[in-house]
Amino acid sequence: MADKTDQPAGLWRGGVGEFIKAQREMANLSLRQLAEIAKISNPYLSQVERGMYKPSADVLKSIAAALKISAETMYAQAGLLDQAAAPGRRETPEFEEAVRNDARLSGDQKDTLIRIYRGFLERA
Amino acid sequence: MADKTDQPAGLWRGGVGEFIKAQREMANLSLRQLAEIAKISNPYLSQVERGMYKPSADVLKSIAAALKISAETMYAQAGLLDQAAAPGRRETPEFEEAVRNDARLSGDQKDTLIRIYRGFLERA
DNA sequence: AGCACCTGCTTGGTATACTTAGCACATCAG
DNA sequence: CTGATGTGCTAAGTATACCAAGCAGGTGCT
Repeated sequence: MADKTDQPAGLWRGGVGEFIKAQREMANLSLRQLAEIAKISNPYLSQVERGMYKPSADVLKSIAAALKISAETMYAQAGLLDQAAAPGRRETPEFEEAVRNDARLSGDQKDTLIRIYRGFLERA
Repeated sequence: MADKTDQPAGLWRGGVGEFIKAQREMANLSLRQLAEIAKISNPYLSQVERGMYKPSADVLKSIAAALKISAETMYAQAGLLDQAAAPGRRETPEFEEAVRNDARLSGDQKDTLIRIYRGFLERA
C-alpha cells in the first residue's frame, strides 16, 4: 500500500485519468457515451479523468473493455502491475517467474527452488 | 460492472478469498502476520478470506507481493483479467517447461530441480 | 427570441472498502 | 491456577468509491 504513488488522501496524482481521457478522445467518444458503455455514471468518469478518484479494478476493467484496450494495459497504466506488461515482452527470468506463479508451491518451497537454481548458475 | 460475478450487496461468492487463505496457510503465515506484511488490518483480511468483501486492486497487489505471487496471478484469480488478455501474450510459464528451456542449466541440474519440484507437489 | 440537444462539471447522498478496539478460545511458562 | 501470548472473529466507526439530480455553457434549428 505505502507506495510512492500514494497520495495522503482525496487527491491522486494518477496518470490513469489522463490516459483514459486521451484514449476516449482518440475514440471520439463523449464522457456520457463512454460512461454508458462502461456502465458507470458520467460524473464519476469525469472525476476519474481529472484524477480526483482512484477507480477500483472492476471499473478499470470495464473502462478498458469499453475502450477496447486490454485490461493489462489499463492496470499497467494505473500502476497496479509493477512490471511493464504491454507489447514487448522479456524472456530472461523464465525460471523464477514460473516458480513465483506456481500456486501449488508454498512460499518456503519457492524460496528453496530459487536458491538451488541460483546456486547452479553460480557454478557455471 | 453488472457482471455475472456480482452479488447484490455485502456478500460475494469469490474464490479469491479461498485462494488467499490457501496461499497464506501454505506459507505458514498467520492472519496477523500476512496482514502486517501486506499493510492491511487483520480483521479486514479475515473478512476478505471469507468472501465478505471484494478487495481493491491495491490490496490485491499488496497481498500478492506479501505472498510472493505475481500480481497477474492474483488478478486472474480475482476474475479481473479474464480471457481476452493482450494480443501477443504467452501462456503462463510452466515450471518444467521453463527448466528444460533454460540453456544455462546442465542436464543433471535440470533433473535435480524437477525431482525436487515433483517432491514438493506430492506433499500437498 | 426561443427550444432542443449536446458538452463537461458540481452537489449531496448512499454503498462499501477499510481500520481501530476489543471479545472468546486456545496453548504454554511461571 | 494465573498471566502472557497466540489464533481468528465481531462490532462500530471512518474514509472513499460511486451514483442520481441538476447546473452552466455551447451549437444549431425554427
